[in-house]
Amino acid sequence: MSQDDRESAAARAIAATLGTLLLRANRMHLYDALLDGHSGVDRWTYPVLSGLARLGPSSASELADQIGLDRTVTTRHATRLQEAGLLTRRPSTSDLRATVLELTPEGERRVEMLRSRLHDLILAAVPDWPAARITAFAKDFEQIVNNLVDPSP
Amino acid sequence: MSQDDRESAAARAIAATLGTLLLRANRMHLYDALLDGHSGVDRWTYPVLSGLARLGPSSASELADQIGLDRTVTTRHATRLQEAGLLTRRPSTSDLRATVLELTPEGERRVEMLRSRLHDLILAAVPDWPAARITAFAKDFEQIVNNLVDPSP
DNA sequence: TATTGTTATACTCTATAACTATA
DNA sequence: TATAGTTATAGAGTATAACAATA
Repeated sequence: MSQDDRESAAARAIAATLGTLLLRANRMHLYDALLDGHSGVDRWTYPVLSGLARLGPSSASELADQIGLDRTVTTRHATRLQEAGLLTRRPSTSDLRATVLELTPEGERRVEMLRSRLHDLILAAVPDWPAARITAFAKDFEQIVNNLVDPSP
Repeated sequence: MSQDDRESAAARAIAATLGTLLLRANRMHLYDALLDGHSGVDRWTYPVLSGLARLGPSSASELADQIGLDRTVTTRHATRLQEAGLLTRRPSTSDLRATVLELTPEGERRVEMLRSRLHDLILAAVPDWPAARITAFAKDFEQIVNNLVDPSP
């Protein structure tokens, strides 16, 4: 088998695995495993909560750009998280049109719990890998995904 | 840094990348890049087309199980693919209740084109990797995804 | 004139319920 | 009695349009 053939076969295998991961049923399963029991957070509000944690206090428009959702959807999901006590709204001091979304202490705790659970799920999925293999995979995974979702530059 | 710390940091990195990949906007971008110009196939009918190619001629119920969608949804998407000339329905000879879904020659060609395009997208995302690195990643990716979407056994 | 937050509206996907036919 | 295919219905998310307020 030539080098090109090996590359090609591996690319096909990656394509198949990617297909598996993106399959709706499998995505749902993953979200369910992660979010089970966390009231107020579901597969739709989770990206808002998680994005806000990543971005820090910010406006709905900024957050919407960050997570790739429309402003109108973001503000509605934010309302649900607010009703669950996980974030607050306050007027911006620098721009009177804007509202600043910010996690509550309870929201921060929830994000930390979810991060921890996802972390554990991932470690459980690589039970017998040496640390070096996990590290190498993490690096390769990051590079390939970044190139896939944002080709060019 | 201890081995546990390195594992932990790598797991967090994997979690972050996974989050990026599953983010709706990025999934949509990927589907758009893959399906652009392929009339009759969109992000909803694609799993049906692709699943049928994987499974071979089969009933809507079998196909629904395979791709994790409800029968009623599967049959409706199949109708769209049928209207686009990519699959046919014929009565099963062994079970008079069942209808067999089967790709048309045009459907087979379409699947092959889409596979080829995804294959190219992936190779383009690992431009300077040696074949061994691609192969190793493919193997690790498959294992981790299988463990994530179907823990236990 | 453009942007922010929000609400109203329309569109689409998905699942549950229900119907018919067959096992 | 259970299962296959299908259609009707309802529930939910998303985006476009439109509103008032501010830049």
